[in-house]
Amino acid sequence: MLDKAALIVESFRPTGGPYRLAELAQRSGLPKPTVHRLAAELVRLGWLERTDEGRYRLGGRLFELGSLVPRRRDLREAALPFLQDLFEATRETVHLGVREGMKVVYLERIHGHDALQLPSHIGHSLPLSCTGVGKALLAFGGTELTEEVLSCPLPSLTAHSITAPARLRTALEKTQVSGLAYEEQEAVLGVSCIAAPVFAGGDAVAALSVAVPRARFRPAPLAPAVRTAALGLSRMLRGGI
Amino acid sequence: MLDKAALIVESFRPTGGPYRLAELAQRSGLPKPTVHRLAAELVRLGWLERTDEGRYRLGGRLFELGSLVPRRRDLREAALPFLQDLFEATRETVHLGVREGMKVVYLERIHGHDALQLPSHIGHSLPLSCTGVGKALLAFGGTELTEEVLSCPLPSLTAHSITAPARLRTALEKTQVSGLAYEEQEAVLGVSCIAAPVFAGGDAVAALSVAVPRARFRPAPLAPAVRTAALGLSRMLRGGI
DNA sequence: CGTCTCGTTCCGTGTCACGGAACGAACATT
DNA sequence: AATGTTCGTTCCGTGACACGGAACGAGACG
Repeated sequence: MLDKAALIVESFRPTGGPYRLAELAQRSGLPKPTVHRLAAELVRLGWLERTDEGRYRLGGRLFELGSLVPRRRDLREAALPFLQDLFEATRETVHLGVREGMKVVYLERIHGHDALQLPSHIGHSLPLSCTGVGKALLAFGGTELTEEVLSCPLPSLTAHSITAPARLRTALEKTQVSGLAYEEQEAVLGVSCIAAPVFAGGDAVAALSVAVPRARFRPAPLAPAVRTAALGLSRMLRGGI
Repeated sequence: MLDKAALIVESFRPTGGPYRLAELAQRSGLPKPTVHRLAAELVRLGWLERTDEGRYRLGGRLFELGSLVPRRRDLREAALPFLQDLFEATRETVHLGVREGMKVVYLERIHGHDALQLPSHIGHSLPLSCTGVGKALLAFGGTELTEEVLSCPLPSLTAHSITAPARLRTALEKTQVSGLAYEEQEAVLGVSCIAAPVFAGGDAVAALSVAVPRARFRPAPLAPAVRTAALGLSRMLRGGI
């Protein structure tokens, strides 16, 4: 029964709803009466909500619980000042992400009034190989991780996404030397990205990135900014001041 | 069974863990074998995680789902640029909060390197009457809400929290005139706060605030900044540019 | 060595989750 | 107006499985 409830809640990905009952039944693959009963329970618990028109969406209780998740909250809290610095220095959209399996999950995204239309929402996950943050995590995540990623077919989000293992391997080697990962229209058309890894004792635990419209993407001024922010956060996580 | 699972997950508030099995059993009020079985299920679903020492904490899946909650995500997304403006103008800790029943829930908090030690974490809830954001929501949340709050004993977080209904009523009236809510050491000692409501068609749907160490709290320059940000967000929510 | 408390496993009992079937309402089609 | 669809909801007999007291082995402590 927990599994069924989880199936229903998970079927709200990646939009969060709202969905109608029949829609939920189809997305979750459960019979309609079952969804009806469980959804009512979940609403009672505050994990789902009903809109005025009777549709279901994820509930506020879930937001509150999700905000408490220690591994996420602590890292975000520590990183926020550095993300602020990076944003103020670049005036562009900045990201904080961590690795979760073969994906990158975004913990924070900061932007100004000219927000880019990006797939990198907080809590969303994207393939490691298609994003700046992902490549930074991949380059400093150990060789066995690299080999595992390269052993599977590389997913692609746009026509520019890297799908040739050799090309990805070369890019990762460059990143390992420079400490910076680049991404050009591989996640979304028209947007380029530069990223740097965050260390906490040997392995990369997170990465920062700056996403910029391709038209005005100039790596030279961005590189020191993102590197500085990432190093500052690394030092903070190591317990420094 | 869903209720029991929810009881377990909710028993992680407000810290997020980690807790040992016996600790969880005590906090949730459930028998130890029941917690053991359900917690294992929840771990399998990714809603809980086990630390190296075998303790339980809230899991990453919960963070991802919580980030999708539409009512929270959309408002946060719309507000973020204005929060940025407010932070850059004041260089102090800024908040975005909404009302949830008789409490205020914080959706976002932005700060620099000199972060204040505040109880206003994202996803946390505090009494309406003890916070700047809460008072702003209360003053513009309709008379029936005000009366309902005033009809209960007013909670207090510090010795400065307002507990006299008459004092709160006066403060709310002043807020209704000025469009600004003040709070002085009512949530945490040594911190003052100024807040402004965000409107989206008549009623206040959210509020912004700036929290400042009492020693350097100067309302004069903060007031126009927080008012400007709140009005800008209101206009944006009304569909403006 | 005795005595805690811990996390974990077992298993008989009884409950309540399950979902096919049926229903009325709302809407679309003819 | 009549018919057909699809919706959300309710009912209820069946059987799977959630339940938790009891017991167990492992450490920690004195």
